Amino acid sequence: MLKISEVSEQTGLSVHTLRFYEKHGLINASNRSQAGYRLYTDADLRCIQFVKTALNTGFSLDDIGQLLSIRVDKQSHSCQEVTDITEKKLLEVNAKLAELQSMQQTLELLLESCCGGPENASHCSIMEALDAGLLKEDQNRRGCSK
Amino acid sequence: MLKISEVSEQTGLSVHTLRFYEKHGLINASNRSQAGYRLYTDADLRCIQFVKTALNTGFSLDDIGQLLSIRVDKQSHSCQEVTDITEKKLLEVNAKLAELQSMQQTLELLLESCCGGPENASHCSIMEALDAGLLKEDQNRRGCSK
DNA sequence: GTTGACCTTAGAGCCAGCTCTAAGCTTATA
DNA sequence: TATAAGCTTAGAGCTGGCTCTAAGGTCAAC
Repeated sequence: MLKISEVSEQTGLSVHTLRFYEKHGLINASNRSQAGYRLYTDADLRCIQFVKTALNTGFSLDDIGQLLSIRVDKQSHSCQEVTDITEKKLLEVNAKLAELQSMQQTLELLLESCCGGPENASHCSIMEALDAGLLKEDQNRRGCSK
Repeated sequence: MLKISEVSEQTGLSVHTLRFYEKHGLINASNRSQAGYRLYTDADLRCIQFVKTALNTGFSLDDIGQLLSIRVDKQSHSCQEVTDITEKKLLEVNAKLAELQSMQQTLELLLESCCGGPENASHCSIMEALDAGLLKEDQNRRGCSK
């Protein structure tokens, strides 16, 4: 049975975070000492690792709450429930990816268009593109082109 | 000269958001009516569009504050300052992209490994993978494989 | 002259996921 | 037995980008 600081060391989560997860119903110390100290079992540790893994995979604390409630009584839940949560998350991740890829492309175009040099920014292609709503096709033909 | 609600309509930003940006030093109404109402010029509108475009490109309000201070006095700033801000943002976007791509891959692998059917989750491959920290190479050979 | 839409300000609230503080009890070490 | 480290709780604070509220002034239409 481990105390909270020992669990913190083993998992890399701060004691604050462990208590925060507990407050939100994700994890629990199975036992308490006479003084009220949390005492974690191996099963508790595995639960905490599950939470860590799910977080790394992109699941929100809310999602993880659902996954954990399936985990404690797998018999009463179907694979479909699990894939539903996973698919929903994948859709979110894909949407965010598309947004970021568009930003990446725009930022790369901006950087390509500008000299990046010590000359003053009066004709900076990046500033011009942002002024024009990025719409200008000919942004490379003017300003501080490379 | 437009009132704030008219600017809101034209830009798609709420009046709350416009006042919020002003409070944070991003935009300004060049004039006020006798009653204290904000009155925006065309130049003000262009500035607001600049902010919108920069936001869409991924810049934070802080970044945009810097870009705007360059914008109002381009002579005193260099292209390099602009590309520095842009490159920093691109690095952030790339980091976030890498993280999301890893999540995407993991989520896709999880979905591939699970039947997603109505059977109970006792041997669900997704639950097993999350339990095992995703490390198991043989997750497809066991559980509720497709 | 009154209704109702619009404007003003300062400041609070929201989201997620922590992170920290205060006040007090327990435990280990000297 | 004293000190320090570690534990407990409830609850506040943080980030970023809004979003809303309260309390009150303004303006156009009927």
